[in-house]
Amino acid sequence: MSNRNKRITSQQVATKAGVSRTTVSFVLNNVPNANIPESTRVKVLEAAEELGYVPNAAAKMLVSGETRTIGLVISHAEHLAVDAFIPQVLYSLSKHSQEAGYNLLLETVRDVSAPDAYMQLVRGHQIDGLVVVNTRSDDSQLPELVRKNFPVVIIGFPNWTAIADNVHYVATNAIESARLATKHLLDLGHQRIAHVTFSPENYFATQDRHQGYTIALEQAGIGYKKNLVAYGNYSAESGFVAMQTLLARKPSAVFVGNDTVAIGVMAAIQQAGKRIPEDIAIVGYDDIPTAPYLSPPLTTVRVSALEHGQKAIAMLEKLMQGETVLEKAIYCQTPVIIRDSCGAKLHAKK
Amino acid sequence: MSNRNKRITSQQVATKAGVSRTTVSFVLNNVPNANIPESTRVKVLEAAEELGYVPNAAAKMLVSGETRTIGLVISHAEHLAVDAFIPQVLYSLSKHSQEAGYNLLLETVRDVSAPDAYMQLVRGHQIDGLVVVNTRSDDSQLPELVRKNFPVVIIGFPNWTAIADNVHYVATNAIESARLATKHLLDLGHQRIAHVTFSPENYFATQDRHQGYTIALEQAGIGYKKNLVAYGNYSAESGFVAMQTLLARKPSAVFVGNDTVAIGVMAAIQQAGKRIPEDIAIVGYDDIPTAPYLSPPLTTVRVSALEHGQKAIAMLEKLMQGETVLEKAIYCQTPVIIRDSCGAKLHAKK
DNA sequence: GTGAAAGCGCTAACAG
DNA sequence: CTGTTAGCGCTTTCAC
Repeated sequence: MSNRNKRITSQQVATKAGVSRTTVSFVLNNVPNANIPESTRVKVLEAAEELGYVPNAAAKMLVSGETRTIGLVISHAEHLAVDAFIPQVLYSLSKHSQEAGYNLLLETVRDVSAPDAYMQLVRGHQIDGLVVVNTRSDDSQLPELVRKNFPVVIIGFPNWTAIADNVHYVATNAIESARLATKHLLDLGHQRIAHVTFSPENYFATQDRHQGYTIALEQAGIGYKKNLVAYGNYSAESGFVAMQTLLARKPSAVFVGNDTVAIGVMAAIQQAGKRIPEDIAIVGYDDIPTAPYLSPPLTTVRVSALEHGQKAIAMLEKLMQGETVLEKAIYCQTPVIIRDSCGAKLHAKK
Repeated sequence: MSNRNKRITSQQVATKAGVSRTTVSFVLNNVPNANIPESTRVKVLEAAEELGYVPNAAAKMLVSGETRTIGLVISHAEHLAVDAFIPQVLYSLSKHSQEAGYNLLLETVRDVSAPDAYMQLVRGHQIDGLVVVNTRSDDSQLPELVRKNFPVVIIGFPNWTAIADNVHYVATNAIESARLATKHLLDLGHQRIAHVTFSPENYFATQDRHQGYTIALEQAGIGYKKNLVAYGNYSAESGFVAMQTLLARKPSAVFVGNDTVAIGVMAAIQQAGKRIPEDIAIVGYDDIPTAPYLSPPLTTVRVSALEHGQKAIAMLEKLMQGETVLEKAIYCQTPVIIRDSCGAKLHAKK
């Protein structure tokens, strides 16, 4: 491992610059009250530059107790591969953590496998903070971490209500936005509105969107029909399958829990020879980048993945610096973006 | 930072177990010839368990010189947010590095920003190896790293031919697969075949696919027409824009450089009132998970992102262990998956 | 079989 | 203002 040979240490820089390691450390770290004469400063800087010196990260971590890295936990990571929303969050997280001077360590958790794998990272002092996407209801470690004041920010709504007042998170009001999306369909005159979730029943986010759908129905005085609800599982494929079942129940519209699943739903409808939105109207959720280019362009609830990531990092940064963040919950706006799949435009023409 | 308080060190485990730190280290690391009596072993293990001991990663790194983490460099990271292929690679990489016992450190590089940001990671001994996705032609650091025998595996074809015989990579034969995709259209009787690339002209992968397209045309005795080629930029939106221009040139088919861009291309065609594949046939590239659920289902070149990731990690692992890997290039298969957008099924019926 | 001691590269009191 | 020194927590010879 040639990585090993040419270790350039601060000692070498010191020797080359004709000073001690302390001075090198002071100069390179811009220690406030060191008061190093400009001439020495320059000498050190030049020596470091010429040698291509980069401080050994491990040594720095060991002594400082800081790792300057953020752990990113993605549960149900298999969804990363099929869904278009999570990658956007990931991008945003990466961008902003980098800008804040932190590295991002990716920890993916698959289905049943040890949900506490990330605990190793924090126990081993390998990360300074944690961002969690897709909280799992069965994860007992996370609440514990929060209780111990380890810096954690959750993306999405953490429904362990027991400790909800202690955890920091960036989320959307999913119930309300799902209600609005459903109401949009209701306002268009639909009575038989189906719902395809984006993930299994035991996911929090699924429950919230489902609840919003239910409330909208209630408020419109329409009874909830269990057989108009089917469960997806992040992929377009799951939406396709779910919709095939639903087709027999003859809905006139369907509210889909996310856009990727909606792609499958639309395919099922179209392959059954029905038109969107004339025969069946669709509203999705997320507003993934391809949503405007589907046929027809998808009406959907916009959730800004980029905003989620940015806000999460900003919050986590404060937490890692030991600040007390009073505003523990940040909610992002979720406007309904009207395109063609809901039929609102046709409706308007009439 | 409560992370700090309850540091449990090997010393504490040693004390609790009534042995020395050396013994603890031996037991916990399963040192071969330590010959520790079972009774002591158990005592140590129990003490460690009870205390919830996890070795300090930094200290371990410092002394061992190993970080057990892999750096993942994604250039043009903004594409992560819009394209469906890279996330799949990412998922696979994460999965397999985890299985191999490595952490994944994500380093995204945006457009013009310092392309050598990842060099800090290797110079600072923060990673043991590197996986690079989306190699940039203007990246001079990478060849240097390879020359110095730092473990690097590239996903995609690295066209710095100068050092091509020294670098390890997992790729596909893009020229050949693009040729085959185009030929498929040619075999269906198309004469005016357009091409929309998935990224700007100066990207290697773009050039390869473009070249495959050109060769297929040549072999069919059809002249290359520059105005039948337009450039996309990863997103569906860019495909939409590109195709709008191309529409005026009246192609009867188009080969698109990737599926996400193809979504935009299809939208442009359909919004212009033309049918796919009857009026214009489409072949994509990548076979993203939603490809079968587009309308119409997309005929495309299948590139297994999962395979790429898995092979890359396997290769890198050997490299990091100091093994000499003779098979420096691994090529993955890229079959053309026939669905509806190319019109082959219609054709067959005639 | 187990412990003492050295040292990985760095930072930060504390002297000088 | 700069150098000496003492660890951070761990692994690993080398003695006992």
